[in-house]
Amino acid sequence: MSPRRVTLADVAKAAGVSRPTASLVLSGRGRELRISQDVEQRVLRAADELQYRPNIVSVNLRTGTSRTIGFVSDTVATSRLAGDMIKGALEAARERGFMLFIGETEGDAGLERLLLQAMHDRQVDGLILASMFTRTIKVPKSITAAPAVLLNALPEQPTPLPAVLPDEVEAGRRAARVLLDAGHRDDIYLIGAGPGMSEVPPESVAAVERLIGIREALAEAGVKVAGGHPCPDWQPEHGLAATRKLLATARPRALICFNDRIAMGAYQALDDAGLNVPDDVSVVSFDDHPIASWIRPKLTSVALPHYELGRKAVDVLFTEISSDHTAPDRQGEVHRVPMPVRSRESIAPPSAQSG
Amino acid sequence: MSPRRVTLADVAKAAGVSRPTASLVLSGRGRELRISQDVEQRVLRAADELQYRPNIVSVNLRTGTSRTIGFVSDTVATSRLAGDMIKGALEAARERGFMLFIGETEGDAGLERLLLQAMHDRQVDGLILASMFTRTIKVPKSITAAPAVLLNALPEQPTPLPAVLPDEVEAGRRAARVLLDAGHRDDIYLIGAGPGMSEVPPESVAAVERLIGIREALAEAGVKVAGGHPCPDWQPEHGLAATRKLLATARPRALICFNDRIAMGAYQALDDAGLNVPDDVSVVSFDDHPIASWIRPKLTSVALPHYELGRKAVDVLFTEISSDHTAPDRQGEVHRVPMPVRSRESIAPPSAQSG
DNA sequence: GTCCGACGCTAAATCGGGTTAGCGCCCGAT
DNA sequence: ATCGGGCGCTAACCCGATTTAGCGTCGGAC
Repeated sequence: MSPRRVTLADVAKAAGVSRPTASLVLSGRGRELRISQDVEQRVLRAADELQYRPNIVSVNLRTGTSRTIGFVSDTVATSRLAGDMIKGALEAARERGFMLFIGETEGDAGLERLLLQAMHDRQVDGLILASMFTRTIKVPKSITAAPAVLLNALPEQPTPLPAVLPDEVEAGRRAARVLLDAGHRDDIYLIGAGPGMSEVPPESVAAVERLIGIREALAEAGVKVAGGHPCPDWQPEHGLAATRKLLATARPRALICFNDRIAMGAYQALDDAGLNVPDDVSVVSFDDHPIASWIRPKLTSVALPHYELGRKAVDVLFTEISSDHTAPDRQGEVHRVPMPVRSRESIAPPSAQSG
Repeated sequence: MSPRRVTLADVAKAAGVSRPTASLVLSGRGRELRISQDVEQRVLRAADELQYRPNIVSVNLRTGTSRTIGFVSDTVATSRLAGDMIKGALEAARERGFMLFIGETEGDAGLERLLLQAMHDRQVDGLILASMFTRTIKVPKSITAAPAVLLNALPEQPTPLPAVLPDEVEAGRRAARVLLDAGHRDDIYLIGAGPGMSEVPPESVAAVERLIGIREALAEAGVKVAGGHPCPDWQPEHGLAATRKLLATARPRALICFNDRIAMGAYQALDDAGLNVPDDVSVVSFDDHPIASWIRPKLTSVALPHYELGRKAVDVLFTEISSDHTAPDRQGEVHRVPMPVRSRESIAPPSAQSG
């Protein structure tokens, strides 16, 4: 370890003044309290020469504020998908001089309790409760000890906690409009969920909301969904199987895949069937996972704005922190972050052939 | 905010004793200092009823130890690849009751300095300096203020800091042996680097080391590399281009791709050429990125053990923290974490056809 | 009856910084 | 000469927990 930290007392001694005087000068309140120029200079010089840095822990103890926020997730840090969420939160926090504690619960409620406790013990000024994929969560009641925000999650029970979520319904509309704008009207199939509102994977908020948006935008244009093939899980193999099943009985001209992994499987099935993307079949998808730009042709996808979600969560958290906590009637506001369309090469006008 | 934290003073008052007495009981030193059973019970009961939790900040101030370690990376949290690294570190830290501060530098030295300072100001007990991909880094000198470990990085200048790295040379050997074990002896090509030691992407430690291992294992078996096609960057498109170029002039029976993204491009080129994996061409790769098990046939890959790297870094850091810092002659030890082979479907014995 | 010693607990100081109240001093006014 | 009033700085206390030194009390022994 280094010799020892330079403390305020060291600076004061070097400047030949008392500790509080040094404190006043360094906190910028010297002017206001009429500290003499001479003393001010001496203190500033001493602080500079000794490379004085205030011990934040001490300030923390006195003020009860740690300039730290806790980021607790089920398994966010792990998933590439959501790593950007942390990054956005990190940067937004840093801009305000805050640090981030990270914790993962693995979905274990006991672990979650321990983590939240550990963070409270460390006097975090606020908490972000994040989920890897959008879902409803049971909000632990110990969370009320500090301002908190739900990220990518909705509370099971009504709570006063604000939530930050991707705007999945609008994303659904946008995906549909990508096809409509390209001129598609017929033979549009869904892979991953639908066509009915009940045909969605369990617990998937995203599936429901995307489906709502898709149906809404298509209905608006007077277009009917030709069919839907739900998948039990949204992995490439399921996309492959579902698309194969579809191709056995129908000849789609456009696919809306519920995420990029499914789209990847769909690509394989289309390729196996000798169908070309986008000339024979247009494909649009969701998430904008890195693979979307790795597969050929590059996949048009409605992106999950992870980075912005992270930033937004911190922004909302700071308004919570600085806001008056005496407004208990306020119900948890839901902030929706837009999901942008990343247009690539998988969309083309419908082919002229019979349909 | 909640009413107020329960402090030791509250517990003491409730138990009708002084603060120090309560402290002694709760720290378990009551017996040793002959606190009466009666008082001990009263204190314990009061603490339990009031749900007392010691304020770690206070302990931190007094002891100078924060039970916190800092994890500073260039851009690790972002990359799915390395998110597991954080997870491993997180779990290893949690097992010891430590929390993790996360910071990203984006490769900005100024930002790095600020972050390290912010962490020191918060009295972190140790630091992990991580890099997203293995490379040499300039170690900031302010790092000496606390025990530190390099993760996935090597110091440019010799330092006493230990480093934790994947065992890339052995990984190279293992990749080669996968092919050798399957019976391959001829027409083994490298995609991404090689065949010469100078044909590697700039700054890529992994490329050099993997190449060393590959050449070593092949040489041991008396097998010669048929050829190598370096890529400027290890993205799918480059793998595609390099493999196309190779196929224009040669007929490979096995490919060693320097990472999975390159392998993905190679798959596309092979597919375009009407070659089947693994019947016509076996493919082995590195990293074990999730796509390795998404593409068809599933790709055999030598995995980057991110989770273990993170754990190992914390383990090493704790030995640093607890070790005597009076051994200055010790040179930074390099810990290598083994990279396991994930055998999948992309390997087959060489076809019987002419070669 | 007095003194010593153990027993059981607490007063006080510590960590590093921030805040409030107030102490001397010098000056001008009366 | 005395009083009043700024001016410039510092004494003292606070945050919450821990540690060291030491205080009162009771019992037994001489």
